[in-house]
Amino acid sequence: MGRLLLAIDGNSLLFQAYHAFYKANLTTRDGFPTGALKGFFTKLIELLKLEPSHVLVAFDVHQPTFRHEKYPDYKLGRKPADEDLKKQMPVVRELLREMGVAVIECPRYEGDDILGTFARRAEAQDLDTLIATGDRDSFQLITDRTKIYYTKDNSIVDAQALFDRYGLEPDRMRDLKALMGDNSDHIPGVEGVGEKTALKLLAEYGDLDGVLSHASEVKGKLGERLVSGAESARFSYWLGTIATDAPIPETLDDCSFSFERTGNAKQHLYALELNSIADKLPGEQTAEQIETAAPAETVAVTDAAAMRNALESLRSAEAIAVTVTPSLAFSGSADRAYVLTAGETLFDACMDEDEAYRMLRDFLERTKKPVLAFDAKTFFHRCGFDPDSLPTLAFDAMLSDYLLQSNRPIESYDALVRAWLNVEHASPVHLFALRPKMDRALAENGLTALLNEVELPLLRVLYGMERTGFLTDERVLNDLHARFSASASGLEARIYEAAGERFNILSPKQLGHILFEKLGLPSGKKTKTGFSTDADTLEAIAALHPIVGDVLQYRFLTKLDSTFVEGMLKQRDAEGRIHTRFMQCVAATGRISSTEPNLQNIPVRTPEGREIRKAFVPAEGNVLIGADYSQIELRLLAHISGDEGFIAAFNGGEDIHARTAAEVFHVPLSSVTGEQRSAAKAVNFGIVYGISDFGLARNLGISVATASGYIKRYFERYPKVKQYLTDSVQKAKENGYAETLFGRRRPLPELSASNYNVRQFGERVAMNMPIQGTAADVIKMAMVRVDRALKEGGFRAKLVLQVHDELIVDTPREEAERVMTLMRDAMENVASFSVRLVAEAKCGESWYETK
DNA sequence: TGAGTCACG
DNA sequence: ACGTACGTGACTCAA
Repeated sequence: MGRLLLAIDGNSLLFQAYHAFYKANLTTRDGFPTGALKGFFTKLIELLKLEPSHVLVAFDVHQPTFRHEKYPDYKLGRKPADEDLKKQMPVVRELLREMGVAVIECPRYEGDDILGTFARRAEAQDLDTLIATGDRDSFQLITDRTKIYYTKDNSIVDAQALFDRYGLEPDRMRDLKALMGDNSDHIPGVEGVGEKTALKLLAEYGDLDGVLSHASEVKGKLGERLVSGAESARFSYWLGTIATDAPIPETLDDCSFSFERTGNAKQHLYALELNSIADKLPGEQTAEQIETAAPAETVAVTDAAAMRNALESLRSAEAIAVTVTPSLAFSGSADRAYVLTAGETLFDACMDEDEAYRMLRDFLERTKKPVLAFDAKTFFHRCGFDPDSLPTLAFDAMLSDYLLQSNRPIESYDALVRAWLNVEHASPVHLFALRPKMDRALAENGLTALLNEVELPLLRVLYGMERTGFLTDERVLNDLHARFSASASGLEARIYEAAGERFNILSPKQLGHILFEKLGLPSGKKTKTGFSTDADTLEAIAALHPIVGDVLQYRFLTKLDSTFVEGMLKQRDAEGRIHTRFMQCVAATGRISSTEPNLQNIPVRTPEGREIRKAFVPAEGNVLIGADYSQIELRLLAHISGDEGFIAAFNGGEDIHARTAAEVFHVPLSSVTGEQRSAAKAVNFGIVYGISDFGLARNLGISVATASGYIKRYFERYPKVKQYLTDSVQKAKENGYAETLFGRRRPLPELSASNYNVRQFGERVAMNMPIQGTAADVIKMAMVRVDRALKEGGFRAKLVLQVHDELIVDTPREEAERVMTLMRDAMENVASFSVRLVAEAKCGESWYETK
């Protein structure tokens, strides 16, 4: 096979790649967009499999819009490239240069012209050319030595394929376009002539000149158009002609290519988190990769004896690194890792996984060696540690990474090792390299205290809570199930009756059909897929037909039953305890979340839902204590903003929503109505969420103008709150992240987005995150303090749940009073602000009673 | 798997 | 001119 020039239309391919990955919204973890890069280089590497001897990527130079006295709009209609795409453009060029691919740009010439010119030069030097483009204009460049790789449908177009498609020689493609024009390129063509007509004319008269010189013979309207459009057609022909002799200084030799050289871009691609592409490039590992690469030795642990030997050899280790992703691996030094190979072998003696974990646990308990881990909490669970004899946790890569990148949780240990060390095969030994590196990064970003004083101690507390679980009463759950499902069946029958047919009430599609088409009820907003049937929409039309109320009630009851009653019954262990998992590295604001099951969204707002809390009970002889912060987010807003009026309202011990109502509506506190208070409450919430008049109006069901007035008066009364909101956005824009009082950060790439809505969202988050996040910091610290105080005080009380501003403790009845006081004190004094923190504690025989 | 809905703070 | 409250997780339907 002869030598081959691969000539790529950079703009075309990049633009196509950008749109192909637009919806996926790919970015690096710190928010740099990479969708276009991914698409571009994936395709490039695919094309490099053809083993070209020469490669070039042609780009258009950004230039002033071409203007013609008579056709001034040429190119004006093109949309400006998206902000995200623009950011990626210089990176594409850098990466290509690193890969040893010639990047060619030429002022006053388009990418097409470069491709055409090099195709001809290649022919002159006896090379074949493959032009990769999504632009059909390039078809005119086809010869017996030049083919087009058409990226829109991944086909290779040669003269034969072109003829099959259009019945035209490559050279006639310009004639075709001159007649039919091209909207996307703003080539006018002849008005009223489309592809079909143009092809017919060319078939009859050969080429453009032929068509135009016979224009007078063409009958009817078409003939007139050809005559009057002749000048336009000739101009279009000129516009559509690709140069093949552009004065480009680079030579074909400059485009010579060797795949071996592409490895220079490997590092850069990993840094951009485009791992799948980087993996495909050849090349040596970098110095850093070698330094932290997989150990010289990986010892397989296949049976209990080998496990004993492994542990024996760790006796002198200073710390033990462990990973459980997915199977157990551990290491005591950077030169050797032990990996458990468990399970598969049928006849050979093989290591029982649980046994290995038990042996490792006993070893750690005995030797007191500190642990380095990724996701230590899961590791502790696998080992089955007693919460009171957990090993020292020296380092948890997952937690450190969370603090450094809290806008996107790391998906795996592999991904973390790749991101931090550029190493492909994760091993526990990497934890020894990660620790100093991540510790340094934490220190540089002022996050060390948050890690050591909050997250690491909290991990141990959460482990204890997960292990303890929350005891539930099966009878209560069974009873509720019976009641909810009976009521739901009754409603179901009535709904079918009213609808005149049976259908799936829980299907928004079917329900929409029944309500809005069959029964003709007025439909409100629309969703992507059809009618909206959410509670707001249905409540608005409930008075018009009894079926609507029944549907709402049906949904409500089935939700309670399936999610909460049946959901909890499924999760109970043999003793009736529910062990939720607290996710410490998920929420972007710093909150913890709860899964399998989620115990942070057990109903409370409705009487029927609240009944479910009767199923959550203390251990035998114990009571439950619920202690919650009062208005913690608003108090923190008062502190952070420093607004004197707002601070005074709290320090006066007033009902903050009533006080706000009095201020906003200019009435004495004593005469604030219930309605005024709820409006003020909604405004307070709105402030915390990053207010908009529209959002407030929708929430309160009032006009935007009224809502806007509320906000205006609110800001007049609390001017520093307004100042805070402005400042926090400003600061986040400067820093690129929002942060809490304790330095926890959330990167906000949204603030520099080109999309208005995305940017607005970023601004709301910039206002909300410091408040929600500081509250999260505070309660996390409170949990550590409460747990410590309970242990130090010798109490048998145990934390069982956290619900963002509330802590639940299961405690012997005789300790209850003292524990309540202890919790309140610990929570209120965990940190000191210009507004006092207030916590209230209540005890009862079930969670239901602690409110 | 994504969309819609709804439970909590 | 344009669409909007912040943060989560679970269940169901419909492709």
